[in-house]
Amino acid sequence: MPDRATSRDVARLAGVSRTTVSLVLNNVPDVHISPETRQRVLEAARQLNYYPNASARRLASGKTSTIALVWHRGPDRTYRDAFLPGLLQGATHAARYYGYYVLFRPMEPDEPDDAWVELARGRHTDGLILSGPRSDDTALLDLHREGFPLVLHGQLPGTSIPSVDVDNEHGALTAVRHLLALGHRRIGMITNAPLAYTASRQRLEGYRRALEETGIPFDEALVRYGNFDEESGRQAMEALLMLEKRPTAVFVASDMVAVGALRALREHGLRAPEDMAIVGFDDIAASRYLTPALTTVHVPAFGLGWSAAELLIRIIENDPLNE
Amino acid sequence: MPDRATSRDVARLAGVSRTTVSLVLNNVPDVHISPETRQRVLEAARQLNYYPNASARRLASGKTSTIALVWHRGPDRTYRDAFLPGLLQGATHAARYYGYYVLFRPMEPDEPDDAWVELARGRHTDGLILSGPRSDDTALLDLHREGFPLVLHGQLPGTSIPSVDVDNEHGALTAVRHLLALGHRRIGMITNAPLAYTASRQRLEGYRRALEETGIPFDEALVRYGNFDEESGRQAMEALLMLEKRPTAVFVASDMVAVGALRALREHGLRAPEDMAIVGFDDIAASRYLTPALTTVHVPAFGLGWSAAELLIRIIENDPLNE
DNA sequence: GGTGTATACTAACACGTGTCAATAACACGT
DNA sequence: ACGTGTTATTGACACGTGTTAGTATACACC
Repeated sequence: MPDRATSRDVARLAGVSRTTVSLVLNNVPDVHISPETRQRVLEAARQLNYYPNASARRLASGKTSTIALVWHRGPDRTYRDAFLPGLLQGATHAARYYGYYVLFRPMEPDEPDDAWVELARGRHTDGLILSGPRSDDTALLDLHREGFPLVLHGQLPGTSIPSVDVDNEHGALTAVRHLLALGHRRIGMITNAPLAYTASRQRLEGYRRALEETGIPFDEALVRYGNFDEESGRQAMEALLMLEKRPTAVFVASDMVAVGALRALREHGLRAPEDMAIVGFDDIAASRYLTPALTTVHVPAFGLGWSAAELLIRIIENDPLNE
Repeated sequence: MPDRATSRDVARLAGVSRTTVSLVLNNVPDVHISPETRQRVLEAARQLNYYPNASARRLASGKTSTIALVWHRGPDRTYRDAFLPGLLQGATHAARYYGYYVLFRPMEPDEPDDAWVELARGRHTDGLILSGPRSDDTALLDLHREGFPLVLHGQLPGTSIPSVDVDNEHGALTAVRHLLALGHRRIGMITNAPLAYTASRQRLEGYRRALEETGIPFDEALVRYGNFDEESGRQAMEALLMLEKRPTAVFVASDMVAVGALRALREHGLRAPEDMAIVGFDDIAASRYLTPALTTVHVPAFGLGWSAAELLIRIIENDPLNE
C-alpha cells in the first residue's frame, strides 16, 4: 500500500505548522485563522487525499467515538435473531447521527460470560449497550460503579443502570383490550416464557389488568406457560382445548409460541379467528406471512436500538457521574 | 472514572522496564525472560487490573484488529434483513477466532454511496467486507488497486476483487431436480428479481440446466419475473394460472416472492402441494411457519459471513499484494 | 585467558494526532 | 514612546503502547 499522507505532509504543502492544519480540519471554535490560510490548508489536504489516522486521533483525544453492542443470545435464539436487524440498525442510525461507530460483539456459548468486559477495560469503546444482561454479573456492576457508560437492553431488577425495554405490560394490556372489544369474555393466555423471566411476568400482569378493568375475574385455569418455542405453544394450546369450558380467544405473549398454538388449532380442525381468536406479541417478520395472518403487538426494535444508543451517547458526552 | 493503570505502573510495581512488561504480556516469541520476572510482571498486572489501552496499541502496531461489514440495503429490504443476523454472526465468529473485532456499518439512503470509504482511508479498520456492492463505485476500484484488503459479498462482474456468494446456479439446479424427481414435467419458474440482477440470471440458468439434463425443452412461456416482494409473486403466479396449459409445479427463486405466489394459489382455491408444487429459495425464517411449510433452498448466511471474514483476514495478514 | 554465544533486560525512538502556552505582528488610545 | 488588547500562528508536550538496537552478565570452549 502506498504511504499515506500525514498532517505533517499537509502542513508542509500548505506552508503552515501542523497545529494550524489540525485547527483548520477540526474546525476548532474560538480560534482565528485567516481565510487565505484556511483555504490553503483545505486545498493541500484535498490534493494529498488526506484522511486523519483514526488510531492516532483516538489516542490523542482519549475518545474512540465507538460504542459496542454486546449481544447475549439467550434461550430464545430464533426470536432474538429476528429482533437483531432492527435493534442494530436503530443503534447504528443514532450512532451515526452523533458521530459514533458501532462495534458488534455477540457473546458465544464457549466463552466466559464476562468476556465483553475487555471492550470496556481496554478502552476499545466509549460505552456499551448490553442486550440480554445477567444479574449475577459482578463485572457489570463494577464497571457501572466506576462510571463506565452502560445502557442495558432488557430488564435487570435492583440496579440503577440505565436501560431501555419494551413496555411489556402496556403491550399486553392493549392486546387483551382488543380481544375484549371484539366481544370475547372468556380469554385465555399463553405466556412467552416461564415466569422467572421479568418480561413474562409483565405480560401476564397486563393481561390481568385488562380483565380487571372490564370486571372479569382472573381465572388461573385459563393461563398456560410457553417456553420461547413453537412446541411449547402447541402443548399449551392442547391443554386449553382440553378444558371443559374452552376460552373463545387466547392472548399468546410471543409470536413464536403463537405459531405452535395455531398449529394445535389446525390439528383439531379449528380455524382462527372463527373458532378461536388469537393475538400474538413481538411482531416477528413471519407473522405477516402466516395464514391466516396473525394479529400481533408490534415491538419497535429499531426504536429501541435508537433509544439505547442515544441514551448511551448522552451519558458518554455529559459524563454526569464524574463531573 | 478512576485513573487506569498503564504499562508504566505495572513496570514500576514489578521492578522492571516497560519493555519487559510489553514483552511478557504479548508473549513475544524468541525472547528470553526468566520465569521469576515473568511471574512478577503477570502478578503486578493482575494486581493493578491492567488492560492495555487499545488506542495506543493500535497506533503503535499499525493494526486496528478490526474489520468492518458494510451493509448496503438494497431494494429487497426485507429479504436482506432476514439475511443479516446469520451473515453478521458468521463474520464475527470467524473474526473472533482470529482475534479481530467487527464494526457494523449500514449505509443509509441519505448518505453518499461511497461514505464507507472513510473507514478504509482513515484506517479505522484493517479491511472491509462489502455486502451489496455497486459496480459503478470507482472509490472501490481505487482502494482495491492500492492494495487495501477488501472482500465482496455478492457479485461484481469484471473485477478481480475477492468475493463470496451463494452458488445460485447450483441451488436452483437442485431445487428443480427435486421437482423433476417428484415426477413433474411441466415446471414453471418465477424469478426473484429482474434479470438485471446477476443472482437472478444465475438462478434462471440453474432452472434451464435442470430441464436440459432431463431433456425437457425450455419454454419461455413458463417463466415469469418477480421483483423481490410478495406482490410481484402474486401477480406472476396469476399470470401462470392464466395459461392454457398450466404448469404442475413452480420453482420460485425467492421465498418472499413465493409467499405471494402461495397467496395467489389460495385465492384461486388451489392447494399446495396437491394442486401445484412450489419450491422456494433463500430459506427465510418465515418459510418454516407457513402453512403448508414451504420447501426451499437453504442459503447458508452464517457460512457466507464466516467465509468472507476468514478470506479477508487471510488477505490482511499475508498481504500478498505488496510483499 | 581470550573469544565467542546464549541469556536477561533496557534505553530510546516511533506511531500521528490534539492542544496548551507562548510568540509575533499589529492596531489603538493616551 | 508606551501599555493594552486582538488576531494569526506555532513550538513543544502528551497520549500509551510496540519494537529495535544495544548493554551487561554468565557460561562454554579450546
